[in-house]
This record gives sequence, structure tokens and C-alpha cells, in this order.
Amino acid sequence: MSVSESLSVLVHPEISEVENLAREAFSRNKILLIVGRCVVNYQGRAKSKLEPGERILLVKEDGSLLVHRSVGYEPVNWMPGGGVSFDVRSRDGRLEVRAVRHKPPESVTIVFDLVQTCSSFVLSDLGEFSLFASEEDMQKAILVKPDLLEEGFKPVSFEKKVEPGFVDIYGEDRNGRFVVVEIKRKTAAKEAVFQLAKYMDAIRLRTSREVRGVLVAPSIAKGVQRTLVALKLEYKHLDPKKCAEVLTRSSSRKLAEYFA
Amino acid sequence: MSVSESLSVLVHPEISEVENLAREAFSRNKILLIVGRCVVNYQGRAKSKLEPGERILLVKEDGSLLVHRSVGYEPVNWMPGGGVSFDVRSRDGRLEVRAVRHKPPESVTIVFDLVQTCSSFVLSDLGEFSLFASEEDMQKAILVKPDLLEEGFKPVSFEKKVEPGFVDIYGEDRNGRFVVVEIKRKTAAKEAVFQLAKYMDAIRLRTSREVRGVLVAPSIAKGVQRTLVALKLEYKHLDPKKCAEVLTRSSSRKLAEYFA
DNA sequence: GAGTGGATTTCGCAT
DNA sequence: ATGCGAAGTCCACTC
Repeated sequence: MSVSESLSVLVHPEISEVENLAREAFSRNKILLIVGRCVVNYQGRAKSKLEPGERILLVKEDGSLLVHRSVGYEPVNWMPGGGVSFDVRSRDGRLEVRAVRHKPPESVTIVFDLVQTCSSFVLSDLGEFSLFASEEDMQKAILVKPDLLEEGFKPVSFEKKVEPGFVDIYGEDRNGRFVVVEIKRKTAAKEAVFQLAKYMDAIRLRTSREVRGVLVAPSIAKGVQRTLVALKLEYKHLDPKKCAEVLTRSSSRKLAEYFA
Repeated sequence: MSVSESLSVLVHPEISEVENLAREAFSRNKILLIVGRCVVNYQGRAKSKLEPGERILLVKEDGSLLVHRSVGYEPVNWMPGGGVSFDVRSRDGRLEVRAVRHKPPESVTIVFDLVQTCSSFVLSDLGEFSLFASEEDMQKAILVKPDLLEEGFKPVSFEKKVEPGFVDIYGEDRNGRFVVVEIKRKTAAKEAVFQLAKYMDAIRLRTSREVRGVLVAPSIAKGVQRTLVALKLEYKHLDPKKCAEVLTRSSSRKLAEYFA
């Protein structure tokens, strides 16, 4: 079913009309979109109260609920989807929509006293979403084209579990030294350096060979350079976008060698 | 201006009608809501591609842009508000909406080939939003009613800057010993314990009096109890909701003593 | 302007 | 189920 086959739109409706549409939307798992004057109360992990004003309520097919004000990327109140049950009732000419879930226990209650628009529909959406140049993609890119790190680098393993956590990649350089690679897709902070240092310690316990630690990132935070030097670690600049290019150009065959 | 005075709703419109409404919305900083079939491309901190499908596009008054699919709390593509410029154009019967910002440099492009609904309006929303029982509220609650921590506790200072960072509260107990209080509004992890331990060390350097450290939280993570005991720290269970009750019941006068 | 830490974070993946 | 880490995290606050 697509929007066209399922679309209902009400403009300046009575509360009772909205109530009917909302009930139908919840019972058939349709998307519900209400623009109107309301108050919102949340109780659960915290507790919040939103005084009267006009907002947008969006309830999605999985029960995700979002209340948006006129500004801001984030919803002022919300409920993530999954295991959410809804209740609709009208009292004193007001429409109350209540969403409850139990893990964690919390509820959002929206009470409308005036609705300007209400619509309900089903979205037909099979389109694939792909994201490039995540941290994982940077790792893949280095595995496919190790020269991105340095000439002669040979990956031996990746996401290898060692004592404190994970090493993004480790391998050896052209001189046979161990190389531990920690990848960050954005400006590396102190945290990344300490993480790498921990990896280094853990790995040094298991080998007598010389071990190099390389922090790979598009850039590093200001004070971090000093920490790197103090800990005898190295930094390699690498742009995530460059990695994305490598991946889109390379055939997926090569990746299969590693990720099959 | 409220929704009623500014509302335009189009159902099954032509692309050209949507184009006009979108242009008007952007030029007058109105909210724009489009439901239709589209593809979305993002480029900036990463890069993403969303194949054709029906989605909801919401552009808010501050330029925040959200593209929602049929499920999921989070938008599949987005742009936070502030310094975002928009461009609308129609080509080959398709409507392209493009949002660009420069810090960081990124852009989202949505191309609709079919629009089922499009609306534009201004929200009148002056309602205040208040969130209770945050970490700060727990702190306030203890300051207002120190018995929440333990009988006879007297707060001396709060958010006091000491060596490693901030102490949430410190004061003295009924026996005149120093008490350092670290507050977490949810399950306390090891991190909180180490933070408290650092505070303790810093404070012990400055006094010869006995110093107690108390971690206040609704609960503590599994392994953390052992760490607490090993470091000779204490744990006090305190429910954020209880704190919220204390705050709502207490007059704001008492808070003013601390927060004026 | 950059860095730091919290969030009703959400989400996914591993154990 | 639970825990841990990443995120195009966003956001508020400090330096």
C-alpha cells in the first residue's frame, strides 16, 4: 500500500473527526500526523511538562512518536518505536493521545484542544539506504588498499580482540615490525590515543617484536599531538572521503577476501 | 501568527504547486511538510544515498531538516538548524529541495517525483518546557532536603571546583566528617566511581579531617559495587523521581538560597 | 572557535 | 537480555 491508496487528510477538523482518524491509524498501523495546539507530559526515565502551544505530532508505523516544536532538530518529546501501545480518548472537547512502553517504563501523553490538520497514511518505501565513509568503511578501505596507511603495509588481522577491547587493524610494516592501527573517522581526541596505548600495552605483552602504534584520522585535536609523542605513537592523516572513493572504485571482490 | 492564519494544505498537488508553496515557506521561514516519493542524497561528514521511496520531509522554522521513513525514531537524513540555506528547483517534473550549511560543510538533497501531500504553516508556541529529575535536579533536591542523603547531612558547597573537575556536592555529616557527594541520575558505572575517587584524593590533600565519599544514584552497575568497596567509598540509593517530587513540593524560595 | 561531557540519547552488534 | 561502543550523533557549556 502506498500513500495515495491510504491517504486521509483533515483540515480544521472537529476533535471527534481527529479521534476517529487517530483510532483508525493506530489500529491499522498507519502513520499519523497531527498539527495542533497541545500540552505534552512525559514520565519515565525523567519527567517533563510542556505548556500549551502548537506543535507537530508524528507517530510512525513502528510506534515511534515524535513531538516537534517550531524549531530544533530534536523532538521536544518522543518515544522510540517498539513495544509501544497507544490509547486515544476525547474528553471535554479535547483529544488525548497516550503512548506507553514498558522497557524502560515510560509514557508520553499529548492533549490537543485544537487541531489544525490531521492526516494518516502508509508509506511505501523499499528504497535501500547506504552510508559511505563510516569508520568501518575507512577500515575496509585500508584493508583493500593498505598503501593508504603507508607504502608496504600488510594487514594481518582486523577487529582483532585483544585485552582491553578491539584493534581496528593490525599488520606489519615493510621492515617487519608490528603495526597497530586505530581508526577515527573524525578529529581524534585524547580518548583515541589512550585506547591505542592500551592496545599497544596488551600486544607488547605477547610479542618481543617491535610494535608501532598508528592513529589514523582526518585530523587530531590540539593538545593530543603532545600526548601522542609522549606515548611514542604515530599519527597518519587520512580523509574519510578518500576512503569512500577507494571503496566505490574497488570491486567488491577484494573486500570479500576479508569479509567473506 | 498561528497555524490557522498561515495554513496551506495541498493534497495530490502538481509539482509546480509544491514548488510554489515550498518557495513561499522558505522565504517566509514557515514550516514545510511534504509527503511523497523521493530520493535523498547527503554529502558532508559522510556520504549517503537513499533509493526511491515514500517519505516525510519536515523543514522547521530554524532550517532544521528531517527526512523520516515509515519506521524508526531517528530521521534517515537530516540537517540541524542554524546557518542552513535552501534551494528549490523543479526539473523534468521533479522537485529538488537542497539544504546546505558550511559549519560543518554538508548538504542534503531531496528530489521528489511524486508528492501526495504538502503543507506549510507557522506554529505559535510560547509554552515553556521543563524537565525534572535531571542530574542537576537531583543535586537541587539534596540541597533543599539534605536528609535525602542521610540524616544530619549539611551541605557546605556544590559544584565546587576542585583539582580534577567538579564535586557535585560536598558538606559534612552529623559527626563532622567531610562528605563528598557524586550524583548520577541513572545507573552509576565505574567511571562515576573513579571520578569520585579523584575528588576524594584532591580533597584529602587539603584537609586532615576524615573524608567520606558517597556515590548517589538510582542504582549501580553490576561489577561496580566491588570497586566501591575496594576504594572505601559508599553508595546511596536515590530515585530521581523522588527528587522530582521534592522539588515540585518545595517552594522555590528555598532553592533561591542556593541558586540566586 | 575548539574541546568536554551529558542525553528521556538511539542504534546496532557482541556476548 | 545485557552490555559496550559508535553516531553525519545533537546540544549546552567551558576555556
